[in-house]
Amino acid sequence: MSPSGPEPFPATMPGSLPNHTGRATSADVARLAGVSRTAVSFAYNDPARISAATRGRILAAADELGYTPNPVARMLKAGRTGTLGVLLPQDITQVMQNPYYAQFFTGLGQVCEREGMTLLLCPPLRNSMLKVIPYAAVDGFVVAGLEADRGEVAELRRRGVPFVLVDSEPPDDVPSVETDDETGGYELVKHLLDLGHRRITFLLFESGPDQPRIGYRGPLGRRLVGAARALKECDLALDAAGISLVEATCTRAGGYTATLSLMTEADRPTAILAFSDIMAVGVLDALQSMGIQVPAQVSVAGYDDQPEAEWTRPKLTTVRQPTEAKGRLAGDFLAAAIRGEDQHPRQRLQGTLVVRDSTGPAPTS
Amino acid sequence: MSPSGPEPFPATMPGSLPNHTGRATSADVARLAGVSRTAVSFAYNDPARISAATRGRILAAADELGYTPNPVARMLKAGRTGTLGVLLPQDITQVMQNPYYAQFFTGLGQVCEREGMTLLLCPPLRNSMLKVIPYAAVDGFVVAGLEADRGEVAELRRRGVPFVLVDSEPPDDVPSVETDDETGGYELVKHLLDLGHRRITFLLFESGPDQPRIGYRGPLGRRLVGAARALKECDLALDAAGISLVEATCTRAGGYTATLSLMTEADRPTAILAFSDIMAVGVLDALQSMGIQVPAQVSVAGYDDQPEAEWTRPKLTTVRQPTEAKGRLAGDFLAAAIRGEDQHPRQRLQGTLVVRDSTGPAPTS
DNA sequence: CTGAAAGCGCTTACAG
DNA sequence: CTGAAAGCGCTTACAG
Repeated sequence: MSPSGPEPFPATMPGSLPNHTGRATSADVARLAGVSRTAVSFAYNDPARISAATRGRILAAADELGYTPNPVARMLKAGRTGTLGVLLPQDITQVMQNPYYAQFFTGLGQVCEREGMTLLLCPPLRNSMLKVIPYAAVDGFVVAGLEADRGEVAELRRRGVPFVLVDSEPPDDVPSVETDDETGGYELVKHLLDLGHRRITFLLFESGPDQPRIGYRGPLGRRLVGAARALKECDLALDAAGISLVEATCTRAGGYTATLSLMTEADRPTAILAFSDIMAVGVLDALQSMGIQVPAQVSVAGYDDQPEAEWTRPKLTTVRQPTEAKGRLAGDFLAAAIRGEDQHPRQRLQGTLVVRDSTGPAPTS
Repeated sequence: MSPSGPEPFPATMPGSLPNHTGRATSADVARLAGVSRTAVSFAYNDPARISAATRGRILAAADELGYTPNPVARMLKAGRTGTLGVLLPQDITQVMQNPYYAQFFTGLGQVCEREGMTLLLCPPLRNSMLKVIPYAAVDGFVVAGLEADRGEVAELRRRGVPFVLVDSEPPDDVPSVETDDETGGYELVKHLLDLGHRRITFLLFESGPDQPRIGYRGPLGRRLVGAARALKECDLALDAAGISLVEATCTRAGGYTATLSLMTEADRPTAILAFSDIMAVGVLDALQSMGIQVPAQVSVAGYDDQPEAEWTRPKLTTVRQPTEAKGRLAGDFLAAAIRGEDQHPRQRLQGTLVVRDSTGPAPTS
């Protein structure tokens, strides 16, 4: 029984659009060609089993009627869809603004290519990742950005198709791909501390729609654990004086706005660490517009090493994440699971600190 | 009859993965709960029609068996899929590298959100846009990057779902969204000519896989028509001395490599016009690595006005294209067509010349 | 309030 | 080489 009592399914398929009709079926073609539906099917799927003449008649009839085999009916019969699903934590609009996903999809795309499959983007339905799961016609899911499991794993199990968790806290029997975010967070903060910074603001990205914060979990949480470890080595902590946590949306604008208000406060930080490059770009913009020198007055760091990190001036110090490899691995694991290879592989990927020009010694005041 | 004789369908669904089985069906649930399949269906789709007690028994049974209604069977019954298809001219890998598509999908994503639909990315199957059309379980297609129609439109018609053409040369009875690429090409080249440039190289992006060039068509062709018009006003032409056309892949690397070989030739251009910003970024990289000043020695322009255009140093002169609006409009038109509103709307969007810092007066030699 | 039956459109043993 | 029949898993008039 589902936790909150079984949620009634919507009376119709999701999506507010009605259906269209009037298509020719294999029966129509069979009638016009004077053969059985079996023959029509053979004409498409197993031409060797009927005579060339019959096939010709059938295809001519099909052409006259504008017939194409219905793909959904084929899927039902075949028991497979030929499509990979990606379960997304945010709407497509937001996902597409984030270069992280472009890299991730690039990796997934390689698998689609190899397997000859299509890719179905599954954003939350009515604000819920849970609700889209039963409706997606896919052979399996790659689950991206599931921070805290709010029943999604149970729903995925019940759905009965294989799935791979990416950067979550996966149960033991589920294939998964993870990144060592804790070490990344540690190294980045240690780098700042080594440069003498003691007043640091962490810019955190908000997570999915129905995911109110209860503590910090997922990749962000693990980065903060690493950050705390580095701080502790200097007798600091996340709640120490001078250290602050600020939330913003994971966009350039989010980083921009946050920085503007941040830098007008009394106790300015000497370093800003944005946990996504795209936010860090906004931070740089804001500082430039305020006439604040980077890194002379304020150091800035990002996370992910997206292409943007090299285009900013100064170039961005960040942690390189193997995002594309993550997508490819997740796709590989999923393809293997769909194939019925029932191991549950796990892979843990490493990040690398990339020091560029946006971080420097803390200003001596 | 298809032009080259009807191509035999593959014997199985595309995709090399077999199917998985063993799921519980509504019949299993009905048996366990001691009711009919009708009742099971009602439990999910129309709870009011059965008693609370019956519903409870059914859902308990469903839970015990790990039952979820099969989405493909539902689709078949409903005659609709709740998903929008995007027909892509290139593999997902390449599409995701191109920021143009991120913007385009952002617009499409807004429509998906509003309609509660998922988005199916349909790259060419075995190198052919044609082949994927019959297999995609979608309520309609947005067709991106179809330059020359090689039967795709006929196949789409035959497929029987609505579709919207973006930046193609659409037949009269097909909904479409276009951009005024000719004017864009004209304005950009006129800008360069006004600055005194007479030796200009045009960097053209290659199109899809099975699309060998026969002349230039599509948006690129129209930009070149505009370019030719501007040239003509100065008594020049695309095949005049000093004017050259070079092809490259539509990536940063493509622009980089092309520029390297370009600038080692005897008759160097004083201006390079890349018909995609992402290529222009590569051009700037290459020139910087060769120690060539922009725009003092060579002017550079792009096309699209992707976010990157503002991040380069110098900032890129380009033509702003309303890419996101294009995606949104295409989605809107498709949604309307699926809904059965059987007009065939067309919209023509304008571009805008955006002059930044990468273009300047031609050097006086 | 509940169930037997038909049907969505296809494919595939099986029998001829 | 060809066809009648069963079945993929669901939903929905229709009848009780």
